[in-house]
Amino acid sequence: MKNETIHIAIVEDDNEIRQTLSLIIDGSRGFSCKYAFPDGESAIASIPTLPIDVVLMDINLPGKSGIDVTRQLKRECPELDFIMLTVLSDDDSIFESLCVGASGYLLKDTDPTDLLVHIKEVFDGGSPMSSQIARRIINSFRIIDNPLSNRETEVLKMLSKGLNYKEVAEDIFLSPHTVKTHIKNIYSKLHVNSRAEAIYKAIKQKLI
Amino acid sequence: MKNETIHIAIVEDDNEIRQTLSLIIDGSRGFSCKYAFPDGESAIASIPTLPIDVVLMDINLPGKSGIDVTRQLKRECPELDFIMLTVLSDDDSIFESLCVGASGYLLKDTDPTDLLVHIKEVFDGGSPMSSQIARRIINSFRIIDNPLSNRETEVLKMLSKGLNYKEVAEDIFLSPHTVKTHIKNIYSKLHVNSRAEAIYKAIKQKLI
DNA sequence: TAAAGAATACCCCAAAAAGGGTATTGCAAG
DNA sequence: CTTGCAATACCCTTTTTGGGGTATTCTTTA
Repeated sequence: MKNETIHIAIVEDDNEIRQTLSLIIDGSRGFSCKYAFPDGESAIASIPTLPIDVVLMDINLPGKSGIDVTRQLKRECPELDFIMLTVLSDDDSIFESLCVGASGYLLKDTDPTDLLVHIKEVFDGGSPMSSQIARRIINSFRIIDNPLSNRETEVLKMLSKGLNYKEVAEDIFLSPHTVKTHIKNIYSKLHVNSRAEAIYKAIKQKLI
Repeated sequence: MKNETIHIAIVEDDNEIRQTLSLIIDGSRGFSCKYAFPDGESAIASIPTLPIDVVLMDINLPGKSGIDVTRQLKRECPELDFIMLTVLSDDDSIFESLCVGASGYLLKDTDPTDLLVHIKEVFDGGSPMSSQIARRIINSFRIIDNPLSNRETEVLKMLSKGLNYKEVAEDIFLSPHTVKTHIKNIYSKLHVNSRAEAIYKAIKQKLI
């Protein structure tokens, strides 16, 4: 738990929201908000040079979207935390935002106390999110179905590490012929006809 | 928001915790808990046949771990929701649990009211979790670094679909020689020396 | 403006993969 | 108790890959 003042920048096109947020944050003990941008372009130009910790980013910016801006800025400033601002809690783009590097999101009508709590959570290394969004995210981790036998999965994993027939065979004490047979069966089960495609499909389907 | 009674099963080896939880839940309006198991084996044998919605699963079971039990049961009953029980909020295995199909987790000392709230959240399609765990999960989505040029990425994606030199070359109107050069450069940048390994690494690093 | 990287193209050759077979053993589910 | 699948093993042939080079053109950036 860090105790320094948290320095915040806001990127939000709506003048009223931007100024209100800015005032609320800057007026709170332990929080400072000296920078606010009405569009992505100006944010991209300035933020990399500013001494800030957290950026509040509107998702629906005019022109370059908040997601694109975040992607770009996160590349330049990996240490910087981004919290997305949105009006809709089930907005599809929240999911995308998290993928491009945002650390959390807040609804624009979040009450000021919660707002500050969430900013602090992000600053302290957390990622506040609703349980609905959390579920959507963890669902993307799940395995769908596995047609491969244990041996086949084992072999495929080794192939993905770059081993060839002979090396796999040596590692699991089999004849290279057997390894080849397994691979042929893997191809047939996954409906592919090359190593490359087999590995691609297997990873996408979380088989390996 | 569903309004039916939520039917719950518990898998927990500690007799006292199991009975206490069971009593608390079963005694609450809208919640029913008629089944409790002291180990994974009995849970695996019975749960698929029971009319339940949510399973509370201890992570640290004797013998087969709660994670393994969850993996296996989730395969058989994909509709069933699993909530992991743990003593430590930053337990490494929480992350793993979510990957094998758990929908959330609870600390064993969670107070009864919160316990029921969290179960209901899961039942309603959410995944309550601390912002720390959430951060670890979303971090696994991020791109670390991309050494590949646009052309190289394009070629690698095509390789992952199973295309060979010639096919890639035809698709993007290049000489097969050029495609080969690109592939050689991809290998050198990713420090691999086969297609299989290149695709594996690229996917793991979210380059394709 | 020089240097670096991206994109393009070609050569040779040895090693590996892929596709086509066949066949035995053992176990598990019907 | 037999049918099916997993796991094991081998043969032959053609196609593809990967490693080693070299070279030109065009941006982009230091």
